[in-house]
Amino acid sequence: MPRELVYFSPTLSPRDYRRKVSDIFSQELSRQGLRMTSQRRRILDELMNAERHLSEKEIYRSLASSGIGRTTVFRTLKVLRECRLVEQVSGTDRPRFELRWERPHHDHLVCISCGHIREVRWPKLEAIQERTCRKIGFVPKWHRHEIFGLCAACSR
Amino acid sequence: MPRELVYFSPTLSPRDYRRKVSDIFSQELSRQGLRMTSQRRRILDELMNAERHLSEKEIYRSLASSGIGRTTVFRTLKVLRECRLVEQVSGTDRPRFELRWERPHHDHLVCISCGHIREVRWPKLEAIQERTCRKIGFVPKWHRHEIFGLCAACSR
DNA sequence: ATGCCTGCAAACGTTTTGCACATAG
DNA sequence: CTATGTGCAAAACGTTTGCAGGCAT
Repeated sequence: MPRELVYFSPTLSPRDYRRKVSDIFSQELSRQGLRMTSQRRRILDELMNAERHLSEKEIYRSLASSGIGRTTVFRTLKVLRECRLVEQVSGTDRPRFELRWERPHHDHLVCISCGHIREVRWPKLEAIQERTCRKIGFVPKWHRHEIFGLCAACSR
Repeated sequence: MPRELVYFSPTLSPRDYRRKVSDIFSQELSRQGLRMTSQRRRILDELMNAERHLSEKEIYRSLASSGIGRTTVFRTLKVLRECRLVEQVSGTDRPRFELRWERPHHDHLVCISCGHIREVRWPKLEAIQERTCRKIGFVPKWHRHEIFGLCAACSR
């Protein structure tokens, strides 16, 4: 069973933040009898250094030159999802992968013109959701909330 | 450019409802210089008669016996999406297709155990979304809101 | 040393495309 | 009649799996 989702304090420095996420990955792996490898480390780094949410293809293209195979990217993303460190979200086109340990949960505004993804936090929405789910006996595990449209720049 | 999304009054009888959706499809097609065919009619019928949201595979399996090819199902679903009559949503496994003209917009509670999809209407959520989007200049076109978890039956 | 991990290639399932024929308008 | 639509087969992708060798522990 995966550990509980815990958020970092925003006071963590970028360096410490990366170290911490890396440590959690190692711990999760050994807890499951799995091993930390250079490939897994690199794929996680790639996700941590990215500005946007990456697709499998983008990760592969960045790392292929260092000899990492496509299969490994797929398999590592699967492991990261099982560790609840990464979440799969649906972009305009292909699935994309997002680190869950970065910031509190947020939803996405996806621009259908330029592809830009903006993150929004909606605590009020989350509260309403939780209440409704409780009322009808649905036990929510995670959710995906994406609004597609035109960003401010593209709508002019 | 696609027409605006309009909802039917719930007082429409099932028969009239079907006729109306069909008519809208024909109009949309001719507006774009495309043609209504028996295959397209059947695929739309299949979606209108379904209880659940169907996948491409399910539609194909139902209609293959009447000689409709897989390619045609894919192409018709694409046309239906472009006409804004059908929306593609992500099930637990494969993409599923949902008629947009059936009822007011709703969100989905997807059970990760039995796969059941329950629909919820959240006008309050929609209002909050709209307000936020307006504030930051984002023009929303459509959205996808799916909560994954355990339905009442499976959570016991 | 053992057992998990990796990369390759091959298998698989889904979606798209090229082409000749059919058909709606 | 003409341009669009259809079905087939093949191609093109995305993703998974089997296997021989590599490496973390």
